[in-house]
Amino acid sequence: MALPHAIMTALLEDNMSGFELAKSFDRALGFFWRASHQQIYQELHKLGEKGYLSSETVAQQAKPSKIEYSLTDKGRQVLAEWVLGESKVQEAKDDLMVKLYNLSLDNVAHLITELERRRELVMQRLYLYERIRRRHYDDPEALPIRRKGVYLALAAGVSQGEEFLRWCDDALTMLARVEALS
Amino acid sequence: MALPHAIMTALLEDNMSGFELAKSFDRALGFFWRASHQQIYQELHKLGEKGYLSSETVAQQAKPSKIEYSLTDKGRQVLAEWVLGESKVQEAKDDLMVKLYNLSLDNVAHLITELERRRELVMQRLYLYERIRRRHYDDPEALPIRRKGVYLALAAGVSQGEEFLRWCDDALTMLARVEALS
DNA sequence: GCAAGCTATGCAAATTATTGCATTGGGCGT
DNA sequence: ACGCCCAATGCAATAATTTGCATAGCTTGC
Repeated sequence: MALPHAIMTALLEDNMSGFELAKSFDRALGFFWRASHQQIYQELHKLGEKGYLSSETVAQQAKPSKIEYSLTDKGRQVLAEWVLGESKVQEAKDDLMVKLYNLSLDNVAHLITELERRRELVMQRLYLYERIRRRHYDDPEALPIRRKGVYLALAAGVSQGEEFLRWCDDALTMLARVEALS
Repeated sequence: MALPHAIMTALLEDNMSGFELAKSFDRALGFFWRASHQQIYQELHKLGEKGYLSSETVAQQAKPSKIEYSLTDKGRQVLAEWVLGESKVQEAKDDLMVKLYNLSLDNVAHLITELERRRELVMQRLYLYERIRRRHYDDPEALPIRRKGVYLALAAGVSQGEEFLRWCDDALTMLARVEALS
């Protein structure tokens, strides 16, 4: 399980509260790791107890105060060691693909709709990432080393997304021909 | 959760035992849904109790006997209804990408090794899928309708895999240059 | 001054998935 | 005859994740 490490990674450069972490997991890092706010808050407590994070209550104007977490030296060390360990192969899970195995005249129309919806979602996310990449990672070779890693991860997300869109268009074309039969 | 539906989908055309299902989840369908044998056996019991599957003990020569499951009409109906429902967006999780966010001179070498290992894994799976596609799905337009869906899923897997390999090569090139600095 | 709505944090229960065994039957090698 | 490996099925405990609340501050509009 890499949730604690994903959280620590998110805190490498910016101190954040649980709420802010949850939002950032819906964005950049979330392309590779997804977590709900409940999971995050719970994990923050655990990481605090272990001494990997320190926390500080910060008052805000016009908002309730938040608890901002930052990586301790111990946390940094543990994270660095984790990186050197073995990665587990990722587990893919996708309803839509399973549903495609069930393609029939009864459900083509519905699957087309779902594919279009998914296409839209991926396109939005892709647009966001492309913007981040253009903005902050335009000249990858010039980046400091850690940022090069972030760039590569981002590039992976972008290229996977673009490939998905291409596939999606092909699939929609084929499904449209199937639908025409009914 | 789509595990029960993934299992039923796998049983659409072929009757299988839990052991065979577990293997098939390591292969074709497993590109989109992964499950351990424990999960599968347990789910098979549940699906049996609900009347979605029927089972039959089959004796084998040179092997212990197996319990072969087949979809009942009720199961088929439930599956068909499930397809018409909403799909949840997939959840991506990948250690390696999180690790890339931690890129440093201390871990480049290790990340290169891990990327190469991952590349190898993807390539093997890709090879398998390409072979299946060439063998059974060479002329997609000529396939019966359900098979067209399977073809599309397979095509998604193949194109994602190929894109990953391209990204991987770029990433390895970049990491090699980083490593040269140390 | 009250409802609606966003920020912010959290608990508890239920569901899903993983990890670590355990068992039975038979083949194969020595 | 013994140990080892593979096929096949399963249980139990733990870990991870989701679902469904609950609470509290502070703002804005009515």
